[in-house]
Amino acid sequence: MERDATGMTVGPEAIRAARTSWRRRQIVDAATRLMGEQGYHDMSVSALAREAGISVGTVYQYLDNKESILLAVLEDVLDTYAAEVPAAMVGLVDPVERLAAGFLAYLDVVDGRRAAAVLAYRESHSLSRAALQRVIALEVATTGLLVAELRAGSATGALRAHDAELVGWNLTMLAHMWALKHRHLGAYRDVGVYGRAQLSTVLCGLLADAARERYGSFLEPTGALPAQAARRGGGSP
Amino acid sequence: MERDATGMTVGPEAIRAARTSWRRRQIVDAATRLMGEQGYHDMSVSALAREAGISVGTVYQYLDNKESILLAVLEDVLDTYAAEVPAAMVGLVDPVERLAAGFLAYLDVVDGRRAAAVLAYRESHSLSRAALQRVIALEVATTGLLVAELRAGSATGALRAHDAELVGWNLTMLAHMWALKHRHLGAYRDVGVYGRAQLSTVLCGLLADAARERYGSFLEPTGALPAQAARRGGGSP
DNA sequence: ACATGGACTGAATACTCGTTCAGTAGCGAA
DNA sequence: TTCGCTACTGAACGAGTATTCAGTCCATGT
Repeated sequence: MERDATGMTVGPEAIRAARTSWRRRQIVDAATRLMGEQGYHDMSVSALAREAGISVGTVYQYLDNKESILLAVLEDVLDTYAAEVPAAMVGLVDPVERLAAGFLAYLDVVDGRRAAAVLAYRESHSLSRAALQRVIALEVATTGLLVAELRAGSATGALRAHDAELVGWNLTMLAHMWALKHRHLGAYRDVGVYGRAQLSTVLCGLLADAARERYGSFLEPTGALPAQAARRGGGSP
Repeated sequence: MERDATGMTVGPEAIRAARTSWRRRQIVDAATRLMGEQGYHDMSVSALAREAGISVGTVYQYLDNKESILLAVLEDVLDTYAAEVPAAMVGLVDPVERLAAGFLAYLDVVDGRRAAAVLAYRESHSLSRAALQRVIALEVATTGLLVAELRAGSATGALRAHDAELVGWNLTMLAHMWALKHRHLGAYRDVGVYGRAQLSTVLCGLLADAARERYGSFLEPTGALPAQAARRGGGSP
């Protein structure tokens, strides 16, 4: 493969590769938008083509069939989780701090693409068995990053004995909850506040007594909010 | 309306009412089964009729259209929540005990109808706005039962200050998690164990220091399990 | 100027599925 | 037996959609 002075590949096949990824992004972005509004089944391929500003035929030039459009959309979000969570933990060594940073990063991705996060729950049953396995593997991998920190925290004694696997899935679930139950969480005006509230709820039951003071900043960091939220929140449907 | 000696209504219109509810149950049960396997969109009305052992026309005699089949299925589960949760709390007066009983009852319903519990997440976007409002109202009402006990617990001083609304939704979410993430929770062989584990996780961060001893039975009631589960659980996808 | 080939188009194809309704079956009353 | 009525049936209809492919367009090389 030819390369230019900066190491970028050049030549016809590089052009093709660039066009392919540009087209796929066009399609995935449009599909994410439409599926978020209408769902997978109610999004017709011609509507997708229109939204993406291309023709139906072109969609089929870059993706095999409708199911693979869905898979591409789901992988796109899950890949973002898998990239952002470790990125947020880089440079931190303390397990509890790494856990907190990872969780908040996960939550940020969910917040940035709430519709897409919901799609993983709504539509993954429409995938073939093989595609579903891919999606599940990605989900397990990301949760695994949190589980590892929980185990490390237990090892250093900062965290009480607990089932890291279970608590890891709880954290994942609470992050997804921001998308799944967003309508009911109106009292929390932004993700940051929600994230710190949930982190404190979880860590409060998890931190060893000896470590409580050290990580006090994670516990009720916004002492005023819960009461405020409780007063505001009438659970408007 | 005519009634017999035991107060049951009799006569032609009672027969009709009985037949209607029998047929609706037939249809809802068959639909729950099929939608659990294939999803709402991939379940054809003729397949539903076949599964229920009746003809297509009969389905339309008892339900207006396909969407109302979905609504009937979702309402069926949500009504069960709304019935079982208060039933489990009857006779208990202590808010923490009532909370625990309500949560475990909720979880039992989820466990008994896991497929249907998942449907509420998967398919409710296919409902009309009005039907969606009904479903949401039922969900809010049931979570409200837990929220009320959380508030009561705060009032008696058994629970630390917290946002009852948020923790209520967390509990709801953790109950749904048993259905949504069931594949990842294999280490917990039955709902009871899972329920007590989650209850202890939540209460551990929620109980006021003064109340910890009193409700010790809820905290790590199966001290051995977490470690066991952690050892078993490889997160098989 | 012309030829070549890849990218793109969108009408045509070949379905499936929700819904209806003319007709059948069964049953109690006269 | 015959009538009347209700519950039930399932073929037929119409709307809609995933996928294909014959043809157009355009950038490039000769």
